[in-house]
Amino acid sequence: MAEKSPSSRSPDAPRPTIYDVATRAGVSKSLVSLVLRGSSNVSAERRTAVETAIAELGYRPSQAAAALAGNRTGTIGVIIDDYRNLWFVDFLHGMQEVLAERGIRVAVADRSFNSHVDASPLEGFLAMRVDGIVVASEPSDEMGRGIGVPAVLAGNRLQQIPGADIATSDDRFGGGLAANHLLGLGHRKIGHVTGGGGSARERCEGFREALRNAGVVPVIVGDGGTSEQDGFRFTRQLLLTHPGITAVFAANDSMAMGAAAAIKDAGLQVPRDVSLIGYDNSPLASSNLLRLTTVDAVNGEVGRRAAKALLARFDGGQQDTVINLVEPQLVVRGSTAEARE
Amino acid sequence: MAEKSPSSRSPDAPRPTIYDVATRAGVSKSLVSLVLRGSSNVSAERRTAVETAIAELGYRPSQAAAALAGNRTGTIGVIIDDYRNLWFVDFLHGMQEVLAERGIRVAVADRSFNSHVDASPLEGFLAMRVDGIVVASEPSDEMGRGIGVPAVLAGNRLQQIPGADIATSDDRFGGGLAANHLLGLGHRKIGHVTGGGGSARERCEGFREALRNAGVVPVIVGDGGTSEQDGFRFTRQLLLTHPGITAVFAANDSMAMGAAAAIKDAGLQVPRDVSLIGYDNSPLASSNLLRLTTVDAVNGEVGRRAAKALLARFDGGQQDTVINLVEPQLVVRGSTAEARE
DNA sequence: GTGAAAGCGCTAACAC
DNA sequence: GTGTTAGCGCTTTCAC
Repeated sequence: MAEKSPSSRSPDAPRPTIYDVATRAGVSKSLVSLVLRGSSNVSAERRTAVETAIAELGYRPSQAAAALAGNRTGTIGVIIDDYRNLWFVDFLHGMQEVLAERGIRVAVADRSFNSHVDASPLEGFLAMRVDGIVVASEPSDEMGRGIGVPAVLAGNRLQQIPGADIATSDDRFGGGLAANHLLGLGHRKIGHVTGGGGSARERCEGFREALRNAGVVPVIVGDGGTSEQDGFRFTRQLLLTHPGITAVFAANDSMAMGAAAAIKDAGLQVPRDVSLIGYDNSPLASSNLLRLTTVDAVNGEVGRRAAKALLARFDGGQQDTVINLVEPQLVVRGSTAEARE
Repeated sequence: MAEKSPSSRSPDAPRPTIYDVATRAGVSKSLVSLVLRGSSNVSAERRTAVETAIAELGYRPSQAAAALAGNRTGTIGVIIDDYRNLWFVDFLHGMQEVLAERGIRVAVADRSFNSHVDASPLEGFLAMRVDGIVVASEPSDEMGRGIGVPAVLAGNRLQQIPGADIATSDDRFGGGLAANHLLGLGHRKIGHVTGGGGSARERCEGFREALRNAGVVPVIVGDGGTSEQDGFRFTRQLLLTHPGITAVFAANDSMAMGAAAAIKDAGLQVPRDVSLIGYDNSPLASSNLLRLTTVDAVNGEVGRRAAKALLARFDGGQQDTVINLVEPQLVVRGSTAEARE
C-alpha cells in the first residue's frame, strides 16, 4: 500500500476525523483527544503512535467541534477602531506574548468589519463564542450594559464598561512629559493641536496641567479630527493667529506631520524657528523626513497588561475591576530645540 | 412574571439555545433554524413569534454548532503580510462589498498572527475550517502544493499557488504609468529606488520597459528593503553617484518619503530640482508635507475581483485558474514638475 | 408548512 | 493508563 502524503488527499475526500486517527493508531478516540490536549496520562508509545497517525493522515482538529464540546473557543476577540491606527500592532504583539503560554488565540476586528453580516464586531465575537473581549477602541453604546464575557477596555480610561478591567497608557502623564520637555528647552509660547478621542483629551489635560505649574498657558486648537489634514489646518491657523509661538505639541504623530507641513508653508523651519513634538512614536516619527521628538505609549506593555487582566478573570474571577496604567516614555529626536532669544 | 431584558440575564446562566427559542415561540427547533436562515417557507405569524422569542431571550446562534452541523463556516480567511502595509485595508473593503450579498464573513491574520498557537496563519484558518482562503501576501512554501480549499492569490502574480486564482493590480502597467509621466515632463536622467517583493519587481520591469522605448536607461538602486529608511539610504546614494538625476521613482510611498528626506538633505528641492513619484496612493502621498504624485493600485477593485473569484469557485468549481488584472491609475500631485534646462 | 430524528467531530465524565 | 458514554447546539433529510 502506497504511503499517502497528507497533501495528496483528494480534494473532496472527507477530512480525517479523530476517529480515523484512533483507528489508524489502534487506540480509542478519547486517547487521541488526550494527546491533542497534551495530557500527561498517556504512555510515550501510544503518544507516538497517535502523532504518527496524525501526521500521516494530515489530520487537523476541528475547532468548531472542539468549541462546541468543550464550551470554550480558546480565542479572545480584539475590537479595534481602524486598521489605519497602527497602535494596535504593538498592543497585539504584547497580548500574544502573554497569551502564548496558554495557547489562546486572538481574533481582530475593526469597526466596519463584517458589518454586512454582524450588527457590530462585538455581536460577531459573541456569536463566535469568544472566551473574552478586548475593546481597543472607544466603547460603543451597546457596551454600556456590560459584555457577557470577561472583558478589558484598552487605550482609554475616560469611558468605562461595567465589569471590564482597564489597561491603558497613562496619556495624562504623557502629556506632562511633552510639556516638561518643551519647558526644559525654554519655550513659553506654546501651541497644542488636539483631537477628539479620550486619549487626546487626556494628553491635552496632562499637557495643560504641567504648563500651568510653570505659569504657562498654551494656545489650544482642534475640532475633533486627528488626521494629518487636521494637524495641517489647525497649525496653519495657530501660526496665523499667534505668530509668536515657538513650540507645537500635536496629539499624535500624524497630526504632527501635518503641523510640520504648515510650519514649512509658513516659511519657518523645524526646529530652528518652531519646535515640534508628536505622540505615539509611530514609523512616521522615526522617518528621516521628520525625525520627530515624540512620546511612546509603550503599547506592547499595555497589551501584556490587558492579556494578563483577562487571564486573571478567566482563572479567578476577582470582583472589582482593576485599572492598569502604563507609564509612557519621551523619545527625543531632532524636531525640538532650545527656544531662541 | 417580570420581562427579562437580554442583558439582564445573569452572567453564568446557560446561554439560550435554539431549543429555548422554540419552546418560547411554541414551535419546533427546526422551524427556528429555518427562520434564522431566512427560509421563505415559514408563515408570517410563526416567523414573528420566533423573532420575538429571539429578541426576548437575547438569543445568539452558536457559530460553532452551525459550522459543525452545516459543514461550512461562512467565513473566508485573508492572510496578509503585515498590518503596517495598509494596502489590505481598501482591499478588504472591496471584498466585503461583494461578500455582503452572500452573508459571508471575513477573518484576517498577518504572518505573525497567533504564531504561538498555529504553525502558520494558513494552518490556523484550515483548523478553523474556513470556506476559502485569500492569500494577500507573498505565498509561503507550505502553499506550494496547493491549499485544500478554494483559494485566490492577491496582489502578486509572479509566484503561483496550484489551483488558486489570481487577483492583482497590474504593477507592470503601473510602472509604465510612472515612466511615461516623467518622460512627458521631459525627464531623461532618472533614478529608481526599488524593493524586494514581487510587486516591486513588476513595477521596476514596467518602468524600465517604458523608459527603454524612449531610449532612456534609469539608474536602479535597492537591496530588497522597502521601508522609509531604505528609500532614504538608496536615494542618498543615488544622488551622490549620479548628481545629474532630475527625477526619482520610488517603489512605494514609504520609500518615496525616505527619498524626499534624502533630496532635502542634499540641499535640493522637490519638485524644483528633483521630481519624485511614489506608488500606492497611501495617506502619506496625500499628506500636505509630501503632496506626492503616485500610482494608485485601485485595491478596492482588486478586493472585489478576489471575492468574486472565490464565490465563483464556491458555486461552479471552474477548473482553470483565472488571472484578474486591475489597471492602476496615476495620481498627479505636486511632487513632479517639468525637467529644467 | 411543520416536526422528528439523525448526526457533525469533538470533550469530559466516568467506569474499567 | 485506557476505553465508554453522553452530549455540546445546531443543520438537514425525511415524513407528515
